[in-house]
Amino acid sequence: MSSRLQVPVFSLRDTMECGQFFRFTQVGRTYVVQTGGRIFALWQKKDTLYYDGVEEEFLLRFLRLDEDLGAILKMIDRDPVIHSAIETYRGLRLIRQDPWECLISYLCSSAKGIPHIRSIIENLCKCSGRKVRYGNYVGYEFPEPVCLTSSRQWDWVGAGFRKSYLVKAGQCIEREGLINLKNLPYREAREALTELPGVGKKVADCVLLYGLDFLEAFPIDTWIKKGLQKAYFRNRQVGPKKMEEFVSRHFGRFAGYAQLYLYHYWRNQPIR
DNA sequence: ATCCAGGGGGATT
DNA sequence: AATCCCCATGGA
Repeated sequence: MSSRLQVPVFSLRDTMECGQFFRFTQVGRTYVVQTGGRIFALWQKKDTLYYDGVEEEFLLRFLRLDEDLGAILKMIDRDPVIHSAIETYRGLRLIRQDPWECLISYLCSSAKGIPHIRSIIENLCKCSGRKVRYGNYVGYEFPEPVCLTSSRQWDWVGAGFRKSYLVKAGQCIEREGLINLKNLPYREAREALTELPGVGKKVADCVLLYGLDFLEAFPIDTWIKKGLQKAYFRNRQVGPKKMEEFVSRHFGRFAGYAQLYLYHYWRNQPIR
């Protein structure tokens, strides 16, 4: 029934639960994962990843198992703080998300906790009206852009003031245009994304890092900001510009991985 | 640069 | 049950 894969530097648990990705449900030791119109199951024992309902080819890309994480971690391991985060969570990987799904997810994320983000996204998926099943578990496909523009009842979605962002994104964006941002330099792709209402630097960087393969993107939210201040700036106030310059210079072209590790690390052992 | 509305769930009391 | 807290964005 299920297939298996050897995964040397990989932690399914940390990869799922670090807050980068929202569409999964934990059922015992199994994660039922949804993305786009897919629904499949993953579980891990030691260095073996078991999967069901998905092709290996997709999974390798989705979980970035085609990437030499060990080599990347060596490159970002620049100081005792990041070193400790890497030691604690080695195997945490970026998930390569669908760009459109990623944009909508992070538009929903502004000033929200993870449970509510998940609930908004699930409600949006119900708008697509297309059911998917894995065993007893029933979900819905992620809606296409045009699906969000039509006049519908938005109240029950619970998106609040993000509603207008979502409608606008549905009107402006086609998958093609979003994917083409990959061909631009990081700065330009970021400029283009922040043209959209509701997309500031933080949300743009999330879309660039999680959806568009810009591994130098380093999303700075309040957790990261507090942590960076404490760890690298002796608790001094420091402007967003200086902070961006620092992480870019300090961590280099794989800064996004550093952000992933630091975020997970600081969220799980609060900054004093 | 700085301040703050705005929205709804979670934590706290 | 009531109140406080949280927070990315955007506009003043």
